[in-house]
Amino acid sequence: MITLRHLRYFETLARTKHFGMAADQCAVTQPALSMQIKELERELGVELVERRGNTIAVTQAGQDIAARAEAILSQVRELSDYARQHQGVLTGTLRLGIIPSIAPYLLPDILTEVTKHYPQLDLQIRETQTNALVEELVRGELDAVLVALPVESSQLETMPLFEDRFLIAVQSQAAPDWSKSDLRTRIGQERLLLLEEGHCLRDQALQFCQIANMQARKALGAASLTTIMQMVAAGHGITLLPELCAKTEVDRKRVALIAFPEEPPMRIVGLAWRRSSARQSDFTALGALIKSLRREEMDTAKPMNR
Amino acid sequence: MITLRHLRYFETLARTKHFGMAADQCAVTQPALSMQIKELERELGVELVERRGNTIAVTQAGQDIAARAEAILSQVRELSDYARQHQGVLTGTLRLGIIPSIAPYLLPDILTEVTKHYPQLDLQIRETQTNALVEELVRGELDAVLVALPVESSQLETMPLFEDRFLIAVQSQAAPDWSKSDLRTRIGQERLLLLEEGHCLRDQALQFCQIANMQARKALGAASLTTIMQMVAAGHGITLLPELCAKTEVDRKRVALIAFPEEPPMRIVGLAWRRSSARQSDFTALGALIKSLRREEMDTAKPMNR
DNA sequence: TCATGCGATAAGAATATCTGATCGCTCTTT
DNA sequence: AAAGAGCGATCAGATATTCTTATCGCATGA
Repeated sequence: MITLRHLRYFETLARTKHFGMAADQCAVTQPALSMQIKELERELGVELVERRGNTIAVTQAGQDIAARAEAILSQVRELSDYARQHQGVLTGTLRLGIIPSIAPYLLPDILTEVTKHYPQLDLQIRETQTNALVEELVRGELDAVLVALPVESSQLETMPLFEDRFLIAVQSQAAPDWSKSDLRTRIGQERLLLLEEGHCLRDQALQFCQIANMQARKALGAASLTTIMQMVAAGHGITLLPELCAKTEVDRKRVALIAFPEEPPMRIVGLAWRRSSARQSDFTALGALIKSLRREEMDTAKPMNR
Repeated sequence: MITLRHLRYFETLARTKHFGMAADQCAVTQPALSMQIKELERELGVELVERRGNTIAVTQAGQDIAARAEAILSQVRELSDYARQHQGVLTGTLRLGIIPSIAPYLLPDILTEVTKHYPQLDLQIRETQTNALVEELVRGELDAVLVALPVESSQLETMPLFEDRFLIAVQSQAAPDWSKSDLRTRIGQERLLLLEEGHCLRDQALQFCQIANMQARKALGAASLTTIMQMVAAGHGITLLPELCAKTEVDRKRVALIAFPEEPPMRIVGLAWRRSSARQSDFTALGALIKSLRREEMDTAKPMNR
């Protein structure tokens, strides 16, 4: 008789193509996983993986069956999510992924609000780049992600939350030197500091500054906005900084922020989740919560210097 | 952690609405099932059934979850079926339902052929009326059914195998009295013997003899064609007999068969299976086998008396 | 040739699950 | 109103499944 345990183990194995790793991910020892796989093979009467010495290969049948297993597991997750809905909104565990250019600036407030309004919710956070988040989301390892839209996947549904305008951050001494009239040409002439490969913020900035800014492309990317802002403060370059990050990252004495006078470039921050998820109302509630946070923030914000 | 066992037990419980019966169907004792249900409820955090004294009611959430469980279980079955395909055609276990007006006449030959050509196949037979068969088929308790087409269900796929013409069976003494010219009017005047409620053969005959044959409607239905043919032989009435059954059921000395000269009424015998089943090739092979049987039969058949 | 990494195997421990006996409740019968 | 039957819950002990730890054998690559 097939069990979900069989499918869980095998799906992981098909993904990792490695008994040891799969076992780790399933939080069991390798022999335990090996045995379950062997039993599943006996049960189905099909060889699922070819063991050839040091490496393994998932057979054709194995791949098809892994795909089916994945579908089944995801339906089970949905059943589980659906049941949770009956307990009320935003209860139980919710695994939320957030990109690094949002997490530090929004997460503390989110957590505050969540503990205040939804004390029953156990919010588990994963912080990494969009690509990894989306992959994990689709695979069902996350319930929702907070990223810059759009995300490309037919399996996902998204909800825009707020617009986050980009500002130009320059060393304060250099600020008077920036006339607003030709901001865009001016950017092309400066050394543009960016995050390392893989950060969506980097891509957005590059896309905006289509002007092939060779210096920026050559420069090794920084690992965090904090690093970048320190460099800006020291006069080593400029950067495009999302408004969201300004309050935290900007030392007003050393860095000046310049707003675009019209049609400012921006990113749209939004929530994404599996279209098939049964926790729609959780996501709506979470989205509303974040939106309201942002609105408060905007109201209390001091006028930008420019 | 949810298991398939939870879902299997609960799906059965939701269907039977009775712990004891569900336990029986799952081949465990009632406490075992009770415990699993309780655990599933704890796991999901939702009350699935209301225990009110002597009866139980499946809650709304329970019904929704049962539906999801059913879908999951059916996907698991498909995975299993799919795997079996990789072992070759017509191997393993195949649960086949056959209606009573076909089984006795076709099954022996089917079994002979199967053991000859597909010794690996373990064919499990269930014989009952169309309605029950279709229900069990949809529920996944059967893999295929051999019935008179059409069957009404969007979930099923069908394959016509052969036409089975109806003949009129009358006591031999009465035979000369039947002139072929006005067969249909003549039928209306006779006492028409039919199987009991629920047999498709009964409905087909009634439908053909739209002439509201009140005698037939009043008569208690017989439980088997054998009973009916004995009554025909004794001169207690006539019946519509499928050609398929003629060889076995007709005592040529006592019963005469009259064929319709043109556009004979008939039933179409065919195979049906779940559209979602992954054993298409098994069904095609089984269908071909039955077709070939029937063809042989027709070739060796003696000319009908009339 | 030896070291390393990987999966298989075996024995015993830990869990999960089931059975059988029994309880308490409700509804029906008398 | 009392007795009985039917149903699900509960409990203790038996059983079966699954896991861990320790170890092996086989490939691959230094």
